[in-house]
Amino acid sequence: MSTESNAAVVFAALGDETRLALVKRLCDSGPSSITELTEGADVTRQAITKHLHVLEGAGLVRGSRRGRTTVWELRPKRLDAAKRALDAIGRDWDAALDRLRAFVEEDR
Amino acid sequence: MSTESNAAVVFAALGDETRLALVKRLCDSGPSSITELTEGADVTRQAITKHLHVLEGAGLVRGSRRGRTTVWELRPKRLDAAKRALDAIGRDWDAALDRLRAFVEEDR
DNA sequence: CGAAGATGCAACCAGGAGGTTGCAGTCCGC
DNA sequence: GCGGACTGCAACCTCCTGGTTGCATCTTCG
Repeated sequence: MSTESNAAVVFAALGDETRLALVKRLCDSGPSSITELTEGADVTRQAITKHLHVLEGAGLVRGSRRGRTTVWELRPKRLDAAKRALDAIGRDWDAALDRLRAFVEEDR
Repeated sequence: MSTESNAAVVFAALGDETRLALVKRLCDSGPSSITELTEGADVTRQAITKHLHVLEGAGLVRGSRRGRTTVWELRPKRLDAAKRALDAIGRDWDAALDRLRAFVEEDR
């Protein structure tokens, strides 16, 4: 709960090809083990593990041990919060664009 | 045009407190010079310059020399493209959540 | 129990990111 | 023309990040 609420942390977590691919993979395939997630990736299992921990630090995924495997899955609430943060920024940008547009209109 | 279209690059560019603050600042204050953007920040002008270049590399801002100052501003088209990319990911997540929800419903 | 499967942990490494400092270059205004 | 204002460039430094390797740990199953 420390850094999870920070937008920059979420963006930073998504700002990596491998992690973005992991998120997409978890979207498509649902909860998966590390070895499953490693298959197809061009990096080591350990690298995948580290990336998962980064995503976990941003609150985007969560891993839970089940037997001898650890199953990783997306976190709905966190994902939604992140999406709303993105939308908020999008709205800010839109507002800025509107202001710029109005400024240009008025200027000519 | 090389790396600009990449979503990870955009996220990475936004995944830094200082740069996020710069974007917000450019939203609020509109086009600004480097010295203006440096005021209030707790880092050097050079650091700000570097961050601006990173944002520029992601296609989010653009700087143009005007007299002895360089004015930096947001790039509408790029901003919109980035927003659409974010929305797309949001939709993917929503779809995943729906699937998960359906799975849970069906499971009980 | 014993071996194979699936992870976790720790040490280590190269490279890049974020920051600073110093100095050169370009413009504006007096 | 000159000094000050505003940047650009480049060298450096430190720390974090992405990756790897080797080994220990814990489960499952025959």
